Amino acid sequence: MTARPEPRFARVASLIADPSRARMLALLLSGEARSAGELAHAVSITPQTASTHLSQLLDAGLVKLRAQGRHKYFMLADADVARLLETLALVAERDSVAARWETPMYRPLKYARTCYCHLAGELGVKQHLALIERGVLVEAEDGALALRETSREWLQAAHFDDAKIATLYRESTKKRFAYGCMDWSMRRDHLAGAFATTLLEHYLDKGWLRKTKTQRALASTPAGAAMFAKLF
Amino acid sequence: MTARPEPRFARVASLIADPSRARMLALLLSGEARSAGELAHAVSITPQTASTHLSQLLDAGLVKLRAQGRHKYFMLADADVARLLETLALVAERDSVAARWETPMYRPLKYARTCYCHLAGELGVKQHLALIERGVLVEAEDGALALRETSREWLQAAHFDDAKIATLYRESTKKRFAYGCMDWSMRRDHLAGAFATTLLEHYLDKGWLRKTKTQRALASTPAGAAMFAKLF
DNA sequence: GCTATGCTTCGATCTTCGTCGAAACATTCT
DNA sequence: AGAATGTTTCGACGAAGATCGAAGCATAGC
Repeated sequence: MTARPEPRFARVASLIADPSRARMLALLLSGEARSAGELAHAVSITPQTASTHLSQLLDAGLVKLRAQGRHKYFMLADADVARLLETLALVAERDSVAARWETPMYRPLKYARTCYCHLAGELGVKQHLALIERGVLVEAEDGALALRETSREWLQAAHFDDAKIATLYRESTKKRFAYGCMDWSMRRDHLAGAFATTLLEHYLDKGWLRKTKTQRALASTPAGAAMFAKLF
Repeated sequence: MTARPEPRFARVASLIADPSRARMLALLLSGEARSAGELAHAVSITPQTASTHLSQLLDAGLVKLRAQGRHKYFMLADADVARLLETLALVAERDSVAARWETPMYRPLKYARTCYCHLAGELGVKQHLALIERGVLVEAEDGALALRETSREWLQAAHFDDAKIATLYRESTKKRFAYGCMDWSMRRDHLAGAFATTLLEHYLDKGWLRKTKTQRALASTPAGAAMFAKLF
């Protein structure tokens, strides 16, 4: 009778539905690449089982693969997948969000964490807001965010050297250079895209942020705190 | 050892993963309320089965319920759930998106459709862009979109009467009055929120848009086409 | 009250799929 | 070449859960 589009998203959901796969995907949300064995160990399953899971995720395009010798490194396929996982978490956690984020265990995660390869949490949202408010990034007609000529000042204030700045301007014409990504702890956008990735790497490089023992949490150093107060 | 947060989103994903539940959710994406029996029939399962499914969705907060006599009407819990489903679809369909949307069957869906209770598709994206570009909506400091005093002109041009306009301004202080929602066919934001819902109802009222036989597709009438050309 | 209709609970069945042991395959190192 | 390590394939087992028939509740209308 009526052509009812069999929802293809059920397949994707079923891939995320399995606890082992979900845990692997959650690990990969940090943006780092992990080998099959690492992932298996991290979620407490045998390598065989992990292998089947990973090949399924690969087939569905949720993860991508970089083979290196006898190792296979997996990462999330792209930022859309990361966005999907964060959106899923937003819905899954919303009842308990307010309470949960204030517990000591989650506090650092709320302040700053990695989402895919960029900065999320309070600091990530603040960054997103500040860059738009100060006109460092402007929304182009296609919804993406772009650098302006005057953005150079901010980049210099953030201690980027001239070579790096030139590179950024060159990359800024590419698709998905910078755009908003929903933050599930803040329910607001934070900054995503290649530019966001570069910024995060830069902050880590300069020692303004450091990774913590907790999977995805980031802490700002004293120098970083001072810097961020100026920049955001 | 390390406190690894068992990903709660796996539970949500598993709820969407079942084909029957997924089809029901897809139906509810139109924003309309459907009774349990209707849903059962629409996805070709018995009422008993549908009942168990719906109670699970209810428990998880994916749908909400309005009981009316011996009928129970279900709808998506809120716009976050709609956003989740659209994000899921974005990832699920992305390989075939470009091709798929151009097939005759999907063409009307791409032009305009309902997403939860608001307008999506090309027309929805155009509306979002136009309202921001013309300054009818401005982004507040918390990321939400708000009306301005000068927005009254646009509302009048859209044939809203003074009483309705007053109501809109009163509502505009509420949370989630207007904000962006990712559109999976356009990969851009369209307008969501209470304001977007009102606009869509208004367009249908005025006969500028009409529902089609296809589930969620909307078609614009000649009068509507002329109107939208002016407004967007 | 009784009957019809819509929804839910219970029990049983059947399918799907995650899991691991065993063995194979691939790559690197000596 | 041979050993060690990382990953994959195969087969079997077992648990989870989707489904439906039958019976039970609840509401609306007579």
